[in-house]
Amino acid sequence: MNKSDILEKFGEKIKEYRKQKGFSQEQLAEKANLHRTYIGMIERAEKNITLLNIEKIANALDVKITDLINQQ
Amino acid sequence: MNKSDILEKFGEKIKEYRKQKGFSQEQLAEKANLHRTYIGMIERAEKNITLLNIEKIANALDVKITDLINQQ
DNA sequence: TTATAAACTACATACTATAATTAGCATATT
DNA sequence: AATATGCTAATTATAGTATGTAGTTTATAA
Repeated sequence: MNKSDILEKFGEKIKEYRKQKGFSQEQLAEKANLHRTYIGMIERAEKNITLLNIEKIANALDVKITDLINQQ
Repeated sequence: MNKSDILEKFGEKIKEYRKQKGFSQEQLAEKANLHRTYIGMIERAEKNITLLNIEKIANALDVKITDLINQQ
């Protein structure tokens, strides 16, 4: 995976909201029912996340999916 | 893959915008640099699409990603 | 201050599940 | 007829899971 702009922005948003809520990667992973290291990979834009997992993370962070995707 | 709500809504949106622009699945596939049958699978919610392909399709349809994801 | 322990994160694998690509044929629509 | 879509199935690429280790940060004790 070579990092793309959209994945990097997405990762930054996850990290931003996660910190804002005071969660560790591990805590977020548990809430989203995903693995700890996977959350790290997403934040570092190392994985091309699928829509179902985007939904899981958005729910865990209690934000809308559209909040995680910045455009224009 | 058992179909989920979010994937079904996403597929419907793709189809809706595609028709609105007067594209066939094949034409959209070509614009997005994806395969014809894959577009069909997405519209039928048979695949859990990744963020990079969501971006490709949004660009091909000339809409924002957030236009393809309806929430509340 | 210094050191040291604890929690957190980065990163390197390796493995498993499944997304993505493709071809072929059937059915539908015009 | 021609064009478009549905659907099966098989293969390849990669997303997702997991373990272990090293480095970082943060709090607390000395």
